[in-house]
Amino acid sequence: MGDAVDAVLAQWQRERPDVDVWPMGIVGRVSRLSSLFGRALKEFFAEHGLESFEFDVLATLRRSGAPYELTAGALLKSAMVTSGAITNRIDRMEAKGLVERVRDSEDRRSVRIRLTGRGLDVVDELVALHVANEARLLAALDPDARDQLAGLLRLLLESMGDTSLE
Amino acid sequence: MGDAVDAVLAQWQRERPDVDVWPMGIVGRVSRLSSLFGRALKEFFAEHGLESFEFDVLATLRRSGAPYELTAGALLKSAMVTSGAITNRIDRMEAKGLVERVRDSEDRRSVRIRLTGRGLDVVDELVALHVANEARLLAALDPDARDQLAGLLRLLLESMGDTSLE
DNA sequence: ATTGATAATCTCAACGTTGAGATAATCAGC
DNA sequence: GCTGATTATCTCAACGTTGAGATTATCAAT
Repeated sequence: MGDAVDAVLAQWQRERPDVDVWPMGIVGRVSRLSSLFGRALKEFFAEHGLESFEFDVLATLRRSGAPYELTAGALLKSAMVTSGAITNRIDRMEAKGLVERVRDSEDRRSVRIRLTGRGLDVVDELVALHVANEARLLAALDPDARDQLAGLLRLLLESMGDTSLE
Repeated sequence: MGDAVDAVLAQWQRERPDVDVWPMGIVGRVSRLSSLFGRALKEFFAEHGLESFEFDVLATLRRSGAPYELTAGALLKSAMVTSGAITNRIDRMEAKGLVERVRDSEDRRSVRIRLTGRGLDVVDELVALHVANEARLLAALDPDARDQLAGLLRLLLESMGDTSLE
C-alpha cells in the first residue's frame, strides 16, 4: 500500500510537521507519472522505428485533417517546445521523408509543414496501436475512474490557461 | 469550456471515428500538466536563486532526516535521472556549498551526499513557501477534489510499480 | 510610398542529459 | 585467499533543447 510519493509525504510529516505538504501529493505524482508514461511511450515507438516526438508531429498533422498541414508555429505550441527544437525536429523528419516544408504563398514568413504520403501511412497505421498501448498503461482505472481523473486534470489545465483557443 | 486536450480528442473523433482515443485524455493531460507545473516551479525557484533540481536534491536530503545524507544512488532514483546527471548536479551543488561529498568508510564504493549547514538553512526556509506556491497552482481544486485526484494518481503509480521499497 | 512595429522562422552557442564504458570496491563460492 | 560477478560512482562523447538574436516578410499609420 502506498506509492513513492506516500513515502515522501510521510517523511515530511515526520521532519516538518509544521508544514502541510499536501500539494506535493498532486504535483509530485503528476511529475512522476509523466516521466513513467514518457518512458513507456518512448519504448513503444522505438519498437516501431520512431521517436516519440516524431509520432507527436505526425499525429498533430493527421488530426488537423486534410490537407494535413500546419505552420511551424502551430506545431511548436502543440508540442510545448521552443522554436529551435521544432526547426530541428522538422529538419530530421523531412530528411526521413515523413513531412515536407511548403512555403506559404499567402504569407511568405510562414512555412507549412505537410504530411507526406509515407507520413500519413505511418501515423494511420500506428494510431490504433498507440492508443491500445496507452490503454494498457491505464488498465488500473475502471471506466468511472477514467472519467473522474480526466475531469480533474481538465479542471487544473483550464485553471492554468491551457485552452485551445487564443 | 474545454482544455487543449479536449480539442485534440474532438479532432481525432472527426478524423478517425473508428478509434476511441480516450487514453489520450489522461496521458496527454498528465504530460501537459507536468510541463506547466515544471515551468511554474522553475520560475518560483529562480526567484529564490535556485534551480528546480537543486531544491529537489536539498528536499530529498532534508526529509530523509538527520544527519541529512544519502548515497548518490538514492538521489538518482528519487530524481528519476541517470547517473551522469546526478554526478553533474552534485558537482555544481558542492561548488555552491549546498552539499558535500563524504566517502562512506563502511563501503568505500559509496559516496554519501550530505547537506551543509547552508543547504539545511536554504531548504528549511524555502519549503513552506514552495508548498504555498504549489497550493496556489492547485487552487482550482476543493479539498474533496484534491483527495480524489491524489488517490487516482496513486492508483496508477502503484500499478506501474512506482513503489518506495525495493 | 516610407517608416516602424510586429510576426514567423531559422541560426547557433551554451548547457544539461543520456547511456555505455571505465574504475574501484565488495561479495559469494570454491 | 582467489576468481568472477556484482555494485556504486564517475567519465565523456553524442545528442537535443533552450533562448537570444538574425533574417525576412507583413501590417499599420502617415
